[in-house]
Amino acid sequence: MSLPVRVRFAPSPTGYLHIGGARTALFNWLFARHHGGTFVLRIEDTDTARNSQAAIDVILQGMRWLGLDWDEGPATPDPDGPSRGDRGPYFQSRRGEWYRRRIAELRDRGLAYDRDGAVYFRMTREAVTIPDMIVGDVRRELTDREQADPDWVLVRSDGQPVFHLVNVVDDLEMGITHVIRGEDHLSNTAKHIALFRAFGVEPPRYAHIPLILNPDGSKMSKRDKGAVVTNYIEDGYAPEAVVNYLSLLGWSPADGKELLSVAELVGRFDLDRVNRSPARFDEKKLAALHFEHARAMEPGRFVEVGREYLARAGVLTGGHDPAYGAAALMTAREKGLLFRELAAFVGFYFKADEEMEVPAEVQAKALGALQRQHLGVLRSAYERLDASGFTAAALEAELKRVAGELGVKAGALTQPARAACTGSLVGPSLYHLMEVLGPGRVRSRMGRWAAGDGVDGGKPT
RNA sequence: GGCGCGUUCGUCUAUCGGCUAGGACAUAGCCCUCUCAAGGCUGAAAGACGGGUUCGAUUCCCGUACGCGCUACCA
Repeated sequence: MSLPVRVRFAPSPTGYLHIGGARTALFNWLFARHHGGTFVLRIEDTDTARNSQAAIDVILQGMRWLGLDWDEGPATPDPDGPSRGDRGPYFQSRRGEWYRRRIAELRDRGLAYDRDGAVYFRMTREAVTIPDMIVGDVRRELTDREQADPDWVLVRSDGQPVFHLVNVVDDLEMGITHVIRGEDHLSNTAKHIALFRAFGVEPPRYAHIPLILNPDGSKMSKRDKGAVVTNYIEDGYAPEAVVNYLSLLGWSPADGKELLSVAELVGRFDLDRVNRSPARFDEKKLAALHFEHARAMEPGRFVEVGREYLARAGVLTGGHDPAYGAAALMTAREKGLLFRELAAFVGFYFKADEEMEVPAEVQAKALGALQRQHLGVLRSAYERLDASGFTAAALEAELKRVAGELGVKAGALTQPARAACTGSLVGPSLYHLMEVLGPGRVRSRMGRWAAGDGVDGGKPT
């Protein structure tokens, strides 16, 4: 590993970024970052009919969301747009000249020939040994078909070069030193090695990583749950959690630590600890890692991301003091929710008091006649707290004092209070939520339901 | 069919011949508790099968079974 490391991720723009592809990209990226190498993104936009700029953008967005920045590659989805790096073009559709030149080279040297309008490669007739950094030396014997005719198509009769050719030429021209890719390419690697040799160069080092399977062991396709990166963005997973989870599929750190930041992953990741067996996708474990990462998020970022997802869900926070919004969001940080679930959990903070709705089943459980009387007593007690005393600790102490006076358990007061303040029976810590809401909102919301406190009469509207 | 890769708790994994087989998620019970979570404690749970090699195999070799991949003028 004396040469500077150059690795690449070469997705085909199919309209989505597959989770397996994301994991391949991640392993390449981690390897590059760990070794101080270069990570190249190149787009294999061969199928012009299917590859729109929108499809390319899905990949770029997914990569950016995961934090997998590329040192060389396109800056925009436009194949003719700007890019970084001097080994481009980074779109296959703009590399036709490379392939033409290489095909001519092979033909001149008698290693390729025409048959039925296509160009064929004169493949070696012997078994090929594939040295793999993960699987070890793999000796690939010829299959029965290859025994009959080992040659294979380089350029189709319509003039399009096939994957094996473009892949090898691209890696060669771009100076790729390590090819880290899915194990589904292992068998094909014999062809690639033969091609590199035909061009008179040593092939790069190969590392075939095990595939990601569905929970039932079948191969993941784009229709399978959890297969598409865009879904994780929409569901509101923390990207660092997705990265952490994917890193653990087929790899594990020597110290056994599982909850790892991106920086920790970069420090620990290497190919020698990648295992050889396929892994099944487990959404529960991903979710567990998300909760850990969300909890560990720096508050400012948690609030920023939270706001974004609230906005997506139509919860408007703009009319409120930013500090209020931040405090509101922070009461949900410990709750282990996906960002998408935040809107339902903290939406009540941002509703006007008059717009608060309490569903019938919540009323039935928490706002019966007796409970509303209790609520009235509690509300009166809270009236007596001055504004600076409206803290979670004081609200809790006062509620418990009132409960003692009434001879009921705390729960007899907390649930009516929660229902009146939030319209729900589940939510953030009641005392903290009331502190954030503040005396005005708490009094008003409780007032709509409180009975017998002599203040508002307590008749709901 | 041929070629290749794989096989440790339900799942992800640790183990580089000595293991009472460890951890995490999930799961069961208990504790804590204002709801939901979280947290704490405890528990159940694994080496596909059969042969070798070895004083000793989860670890090495062979076979079988099963799973997956490749076998295209798809990528």
